Amino acid sequence: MNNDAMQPIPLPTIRRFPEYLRFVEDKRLAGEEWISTTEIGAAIGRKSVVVRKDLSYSGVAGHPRRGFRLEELAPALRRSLGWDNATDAFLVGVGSLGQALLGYGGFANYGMRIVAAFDCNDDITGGSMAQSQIFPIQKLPQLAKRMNVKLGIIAVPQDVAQSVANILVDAGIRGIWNFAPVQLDVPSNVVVRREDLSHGLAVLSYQLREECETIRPE
Amino acid sequence: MNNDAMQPIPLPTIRRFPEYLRFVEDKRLAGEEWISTTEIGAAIGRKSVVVRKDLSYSGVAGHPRRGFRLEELAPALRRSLGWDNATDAFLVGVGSLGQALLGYGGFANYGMRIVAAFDCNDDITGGSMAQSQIFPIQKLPQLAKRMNVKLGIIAVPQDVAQSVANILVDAGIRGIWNFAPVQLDVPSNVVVRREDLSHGLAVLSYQLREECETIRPE
DNA sequence: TAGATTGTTAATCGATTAACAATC
DNA sequence: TAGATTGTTAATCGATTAACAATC
Repeated sequence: MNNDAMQPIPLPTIRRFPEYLRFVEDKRLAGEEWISTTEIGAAIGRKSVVVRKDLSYSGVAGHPRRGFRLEELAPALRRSLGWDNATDAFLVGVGSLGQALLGYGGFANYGMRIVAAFDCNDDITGGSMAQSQIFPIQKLPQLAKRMNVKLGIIAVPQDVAQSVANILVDAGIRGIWNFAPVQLDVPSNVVVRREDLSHGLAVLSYQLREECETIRPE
Repeated sequence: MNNDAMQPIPLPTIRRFPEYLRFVEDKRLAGEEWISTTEIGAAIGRKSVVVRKDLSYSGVAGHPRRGFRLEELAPALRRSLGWDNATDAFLVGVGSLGQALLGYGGFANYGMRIVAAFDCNDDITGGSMAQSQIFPIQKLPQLAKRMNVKLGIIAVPQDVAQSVANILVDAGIRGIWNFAPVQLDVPSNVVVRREDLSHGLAVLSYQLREECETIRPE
């Protein structure tokens, strides 16, 4: 019944889960009780059969003719994502990107909470921003141990990203969300996820040009 | 020889192109002349055969025993991406995310230039930020036509994203880079690319939990 | 030459899609 | 019941990987 360590969920499915969750939560707040995969698909732009296949991994069963019970589906999606208990995270680098991440209030919905920020610039350490204190990077190891933090966010310039990663790993961090455009070198038991805007922009640029060219006849 | 409208390039390949380009540019600046796919793969964490297959789409031929000529490869990658001529773009929404995007200097490398920003908040319109003037959103249509801008970036809250998209489309914008977590409804000839941090965080959370669980024996 | 490298073809893998049976 | 919906199995599609020939 429960899917801990049962079958692994394909990553494309995992990527779609947050969209389902967002829609499902909206509907629940709107007071609905049931939702069909047809409706979910229409809302987020996917075929209903994809939604149905994906939801089967959540462990929740649907009801023919009615769909899925929202009260069941929302927590199941959250659990599958590991978002049922918010994970504490450290942010390293309080430049413009770091500030945007600190200012973004939505991470609570994504099972994450930034509990402290770090920087090497003395002008901003000691202060706080969006309810997070900013510490000098030297304090990271002791605070990571004391607060038992396992997730680190790297929002520093490219050239110091690897050294920040080393500090995080030494401090016992198990997962890194990396916003620097560098391939980090870490032990195999540390999970790294790299966020790279150039990927999305590449696809957009390519499709944009393609679109223009298919228009021109010849 | 040249690959305009020749065979379409697979999107996974397009997504990897910026990484190749970054590395290739570094090597070129370092004064190197040749680069092998083995070396590129090692640097960015891919198998050399993937790199080789991908580079074949760029239209550049390698040389057995030496690899690829950097002077040829860099411009070819740029061209394939449509990054050979910088595209002018409008940014809509100058909140914390919008400010981070304006402040980020790296888009020039990605073939894009933010030429103006728009917001509906009177307190910031009229001013400027990171060399971009901030205009009231009402000015967007006339400026889009005058400056012939075809790319729009949406960095506004969820609930106004669709209405901003409508404004952009009416103003003749052909591509939208959407940072709001909403499925935009636009005509089929407008290309939309949605950037959604929750996807990456979902994968990270899932892998992080999986990692912890595979450790535990039983 | 020997061997590192490119480039291509065939095999594999995994996700999406199509088709359809099961359910209330 | 009829029909909307779930859920599953088989077919398709496309990308990755493996194997190997070609080149200098």
